Amino acid sequence: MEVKSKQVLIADDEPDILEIISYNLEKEGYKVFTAKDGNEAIEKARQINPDLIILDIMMPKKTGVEVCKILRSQPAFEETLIIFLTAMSDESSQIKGLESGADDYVNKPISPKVLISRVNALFRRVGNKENGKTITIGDISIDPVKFLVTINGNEVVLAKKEFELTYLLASRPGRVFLRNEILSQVWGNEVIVGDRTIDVHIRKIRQKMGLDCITTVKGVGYKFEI
Amino acid sequence: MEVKSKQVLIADDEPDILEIISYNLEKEGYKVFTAKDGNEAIEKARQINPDLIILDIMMPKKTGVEVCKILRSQPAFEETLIIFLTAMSDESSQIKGLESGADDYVNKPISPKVLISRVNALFRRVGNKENGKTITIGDISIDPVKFLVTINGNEVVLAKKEFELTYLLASRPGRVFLRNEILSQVWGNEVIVGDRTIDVHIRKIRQKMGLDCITTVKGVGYKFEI
DNA sequence: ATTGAAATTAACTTTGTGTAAACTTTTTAT
DNA sequence: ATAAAAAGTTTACACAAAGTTAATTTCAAT
Repeated sequence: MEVKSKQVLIADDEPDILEIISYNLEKEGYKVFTAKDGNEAIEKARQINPDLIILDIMMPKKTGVEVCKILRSQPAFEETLIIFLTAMSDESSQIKGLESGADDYVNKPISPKVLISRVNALFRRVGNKENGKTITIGDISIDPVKFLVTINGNEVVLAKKEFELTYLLASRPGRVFLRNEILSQVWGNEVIVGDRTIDVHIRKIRQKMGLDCITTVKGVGYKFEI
Repeated sequence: MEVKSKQVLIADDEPDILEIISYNLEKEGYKVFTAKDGNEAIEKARQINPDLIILDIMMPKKTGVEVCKILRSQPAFEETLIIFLTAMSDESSQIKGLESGADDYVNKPISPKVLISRVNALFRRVGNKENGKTITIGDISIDPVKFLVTINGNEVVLAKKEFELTYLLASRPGRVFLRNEILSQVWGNEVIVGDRTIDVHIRKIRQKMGLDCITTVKGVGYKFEI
């Protein structure tokens, strides 16, 4: 897991809408890209491989549904989140949208607040933590933007991997993360590291934090709890 | 493991809506339960521990948002899917809904087709995770995500095999599991262990739990009951 | 290039689960 | 009533899993 900000691609032919959405998502810390028709959407999606794609249904060149189908048929975009923007009343679009593999849709006219909530909810649901949100548990706070952990206001400086590991565990307090999960989330699927690598990092975190907020579940994994 | 149909609980004060949704979900193969107000929703949710709960926002006794918050605060319902039914225009409800921990919301008036698509999409998203559900029996709760058993809120820490065994037995309370079944489910088919191994684990569980919730059926096997 | 911090490995120690073995108690069948 | 079978109990120990430490490699910054 990189604690980098999530990348969002928005495709709509109305510049106003692009701007409103961009502004609001950027304010939330997302990295935003835009496209003004179906073809450009596909092109940019391939270039940047975003975490989320927001597609207007009615677009020149290719409709949102067509774009969705094309992307979904490629392995690289099987897991990518897709949200449609639809005209309020157009029920058949909604169904087509969901059946073509979208994850959600939002009705026009768009309310920025609703859209943001939806986007956050979607990331939460999928298990990718929503973007750069500070986690607070008891008197521990973990801020991925400042890359900083504070306990009772005292700053604890963690190295990158240490922070990412802490952030992952703390993202779902109490939940046990298997060693496999930790490896794939923090190190990535390709990377292969030795057996004791996780342990050494856990140790460093425990040392630096001073209090034992990471519990070992033998034979299973680790969990964060106060 | 058997492939049981997903259980859905619907809470709405309008009988017509309950009936329409029930009919359509049952046609899709879901097992449907209904509640006509907030309190009944909570009660039934605890009884049946459904996979998905559909909550009307405006209900007597307790609103959908209140129900959601109450359920979400309990370990057993942390992972349960929740969809809200909201009045089309009520934007603030939508936000409150998503922020109180819902996974999605659907606007009224309800289109059965749209709802079904949404429900299916939601299960599709979550389905591939395959993480077991929290089992709640009386005041015992067994959470495989946290790897934790709680009795009246008191945590009981079980070792891996102990937990797996407990979870298996509790997955069908009252049902007797043969020693063979237990061996193949918990230990796997290849592994061969001694005669007394199961007994020793059962003993440890009984000790740690403090109350005798595992009953021996001589010559047959073991069952979980309160 | 040089340095220092971070990440990883390797070697060793510690811990605790899981299992067997030996013995006791309870149940069932005759 | 007695024997046989099944399950309960207790103890001890092996071994795998995690902890620890130090040494080495990688990486970023200047």
